[in-house]
Amino acid sequence: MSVTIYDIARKARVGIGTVSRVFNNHPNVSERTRKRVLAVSRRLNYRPHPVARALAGQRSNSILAFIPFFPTHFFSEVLQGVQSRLSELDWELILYGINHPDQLESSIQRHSLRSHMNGILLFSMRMNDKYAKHLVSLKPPLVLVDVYHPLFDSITVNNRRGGYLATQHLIASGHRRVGFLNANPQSTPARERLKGYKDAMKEAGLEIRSEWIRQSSSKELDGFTRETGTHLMKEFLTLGTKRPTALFVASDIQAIGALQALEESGLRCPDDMALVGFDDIELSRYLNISTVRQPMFQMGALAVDIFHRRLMDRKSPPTHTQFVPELVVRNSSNGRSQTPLILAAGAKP
Amino acid sequence: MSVTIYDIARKARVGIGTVSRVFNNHPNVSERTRKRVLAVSRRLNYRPHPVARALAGQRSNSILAFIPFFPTHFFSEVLQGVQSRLSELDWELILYGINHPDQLESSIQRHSLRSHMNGILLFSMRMNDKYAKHLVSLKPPLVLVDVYHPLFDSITVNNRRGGYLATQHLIASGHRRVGFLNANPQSTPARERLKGYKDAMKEAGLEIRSEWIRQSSSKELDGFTRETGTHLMKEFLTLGTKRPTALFVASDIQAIGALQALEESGLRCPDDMALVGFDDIELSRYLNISTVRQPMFQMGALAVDIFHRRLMDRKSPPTHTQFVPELVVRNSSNGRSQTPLILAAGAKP
DNA sequence: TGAATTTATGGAAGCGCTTCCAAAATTCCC
DNA sequence: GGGAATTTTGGAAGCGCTTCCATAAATTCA
Repeated sequence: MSVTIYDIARKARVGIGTVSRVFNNHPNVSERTRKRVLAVSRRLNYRPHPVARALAGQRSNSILAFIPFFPTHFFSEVLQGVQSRLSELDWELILYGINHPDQLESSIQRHSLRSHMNGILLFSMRMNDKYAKHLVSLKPPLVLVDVYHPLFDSITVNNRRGGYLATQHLIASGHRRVGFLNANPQSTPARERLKGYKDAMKEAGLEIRSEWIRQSSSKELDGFTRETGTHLMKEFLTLGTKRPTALFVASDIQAIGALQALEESGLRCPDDMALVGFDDIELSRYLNISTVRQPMFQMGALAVDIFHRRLMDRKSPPTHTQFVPELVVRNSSNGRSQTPLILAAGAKP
Repeated sequence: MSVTIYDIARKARVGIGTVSRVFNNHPNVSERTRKRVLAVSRRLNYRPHPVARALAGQRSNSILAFIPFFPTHFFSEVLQGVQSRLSELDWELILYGINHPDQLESSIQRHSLRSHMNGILLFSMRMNDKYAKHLVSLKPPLVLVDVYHPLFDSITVNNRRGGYLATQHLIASGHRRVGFLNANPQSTPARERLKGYKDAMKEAGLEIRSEWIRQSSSKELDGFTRETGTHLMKEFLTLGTKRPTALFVASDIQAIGALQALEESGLRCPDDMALVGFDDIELSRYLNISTVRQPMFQMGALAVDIFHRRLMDRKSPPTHTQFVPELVVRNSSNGRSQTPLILAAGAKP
């Protein structure tokens, strides 16, 4: 039916071992035979069968990605980065969407032990320590993106730096009473962003008041949701005139929720309350929310590279790469704009 | 190392053929042996090796999805539907992002002929006829989502109906001068939506004026872009007071572009110009744009089912399933709202 | 009850490759 | 030039399964 290694071997008058060596870039093949084999292969349009390769070689050319299946811009952009590097390496991406964090373990269990995949990419999902230890003993190369765990290679943005940048920008814009609307501090990024906030406040010699820091205790997405934004903003508003005049918000999606709370109270952004979010999701562009941008594409691409490196060298200790985030100033933190930034009433999907 | 079919056969005191039959739900296995084999398998935590299965069985449990890699909400939601059905079937999704339509053919070429996949899911990308014929001769089951081609199974939304619903809604809201801001009529959905627009106009006995229909000739994404929305809206505005008072816009993203054009001209929506978009992307919720919603999740899930059916029966003629879209009324078409719907100036990323 | 069916079972062959070992060809060195 | 060292080559074995054929066990029927 389809052309196999035997066909090539026969036509090229070599053994199958030689053909195999050619396609695996094995050094010990003379230039003459290599040329001949490649010529015949091209003529017959031969490509080694990846499934057979995987079975015989105890490895495959595929890599499993587990991502939380919330349709956010963040993931599609990161995945673009992953894809782009992957296709250069001629690898395949097998995608698993995880709808609930609890599914993660069973899903990894079910899939990674089967299909001889090269390894795993894990996005944005925390692992409990016990499972992490179990997993590390299983030894598949595993790269974490947007989460940190000491046992594995990981890539994150420098959240502390991002928090610092956002807060510092608000201070530089003239605000003295700058607060922080956080997600659930259980999440490492949330904690790091808080640190960045404090760094900037201290540096500017401003008082850090506990009532200006509001954190979520929501389990859902670690509190990185619109609802927590609305909720916590309302808490801020109960402070009346003693409330902050500017807020660093731990994520854009929360900033949107916060905007809605403002809107409902008849307050305006940035006049009554300036905001800076985090992530730079697509919505922020359209709603003109100032934010801290993560280099998502690059993070995805780097994940593949680190993965690749790890494949070669299983021994060396885990690495942790941090990208430097970038401040994007838009209207929500910039009083100079005359145009009010608002959401139409009824925008409560 | 890992437990194989031989281990199970030995422990269960049966032949490997029997174990294989059990795992393939072959009918000719007695209930007693089946139970015994399953018990042993569970005890040893055995699962058939998918790669070996694929090699021996000339088929696999994976399905290739080619999607355009524009980070839109549409795809992540459709993919969720795909995933959810796929995991029930215990299949794998191999994802290929296509950045440019021209890559499609080579990408399918490269990947589908290799890896014995079950077949292909293709999203939103038109194929030229020549390639379609070539592909159909290759016989992998192929399901199209959001595109139509007579040679393959396909799933789309009823675009004509959607266009009708949107236009009818505007008419029912009291508008007489209703226009249509289209994408590139090369695209089938664009043409169908136009038909729906005309249906509704005719039904209402309203005049269909050619200057109230503006179409894009952009190749990029078939004109379903923000830019064409802005551009065509400006054309409408040159009509001065003879312009339509309401517009059905072929997609939400174009509606956003159109809004920006309105904003720049100091006009307001819906007071000066009512709009209804198409798609119900996430942004529309936040910007309060009335729209026609496609049941994305369901389309994804159904794609897998149709695929599955096709796997059983390669012979029967291609099917074309249409989902009925749903009108979502928000502020952009609804004058009753007091709150202006606007984008802050400078929202031109 | 015994032959004729039908159903259940064992295991060899084969899927297309990698890898290893032994053998052949080439190169090197005195 | 000839033996040792090195490079190149062929192909058997094996990866873990499915499938098929032959055979064994169970069932049916007269």
